[in-house]
Amino acid sequence: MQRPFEKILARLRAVGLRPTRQRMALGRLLFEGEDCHVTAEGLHKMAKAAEVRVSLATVYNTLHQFKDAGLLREVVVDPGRSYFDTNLDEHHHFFDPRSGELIDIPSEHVVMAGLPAAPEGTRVDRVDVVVRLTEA
Amino acid sequence: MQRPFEKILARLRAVGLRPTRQRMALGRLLFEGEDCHVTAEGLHKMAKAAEVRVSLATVYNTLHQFKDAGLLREVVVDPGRSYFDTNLDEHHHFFDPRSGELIDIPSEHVVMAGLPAAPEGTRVDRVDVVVRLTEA
DNA sequence: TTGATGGATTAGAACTAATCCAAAAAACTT
DNA sequence: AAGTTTTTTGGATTAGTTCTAATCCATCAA
Repeated sequence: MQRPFEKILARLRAVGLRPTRQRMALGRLLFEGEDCHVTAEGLHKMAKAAEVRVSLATVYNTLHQFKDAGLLREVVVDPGRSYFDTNLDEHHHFFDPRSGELIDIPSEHVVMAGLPAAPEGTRVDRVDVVVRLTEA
Repeated sequence: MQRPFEKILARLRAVGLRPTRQRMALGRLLFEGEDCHVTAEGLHKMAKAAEVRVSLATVYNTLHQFKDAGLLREVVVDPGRSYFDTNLDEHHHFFDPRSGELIDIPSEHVVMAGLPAAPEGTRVDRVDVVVRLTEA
């Protein structure tokens, strides 16, 4: 790609977020390359490794802004840390608590049926399936 | 029941936990009556309301010991708080983030199929399904 | 019983992930 | 470039949880 910033730039513009240096850099780390799962701490380390100077507070702000803008999904698997997922397709996860690693399960072939209706006054926001792994 | 302590006592003995005053009291709050979902903070308040003097540290210890002993299940729905569930049957949950309330979904009629095999070197510990609710 | 022993409880300190804050910097507008 | 608004930042703060070290108590042996 001749102008590697273009894609991220367009993405930020599309959701109405100013393309600041930090958001561009974090956006590139998140969205260039394969789908990925990150924690705030993890992304902060990635940024550091990539020689991008960003404060942890900004990493948190950015992750939440991206999530609110629909660029990321938050995945709850661990009481005590939040994971963010760049894969926006409907899908589920393997979670290995030993490594803290998340692995996507495409929902293509997964079938779920028989869930009861949502209680009065509520509707289903989404269904999260987490397959917890353990040793061997 | 003539001796309301007997049941809890037997339960603690069965898993090799000493029947201390605190464990007995918390056990009664958890296991007498309907299935329930509690947070550490919540159980601590329940204990206070029931005139049982227990420190928060002991509530945490006890919840984890009960979990490790298989008397409770931990449910991860909220980054930042742990819920414990007295219902040990295979089942799933509705979660309403507004109220923080968990509702059991008996897994009887829920069918799930098509999950891929666990990655090399791991096996499935369990499958958690959380149906996240939102406003009407 | 009584005393010894090792697990259990406690208050408070420490820790971790996350959020808040006020000041400084950067991005837009004109 | 000047002025306005948004963003970033480091440090302080918070919430939930775990740790620590002193004390307490359930159990067991005598």
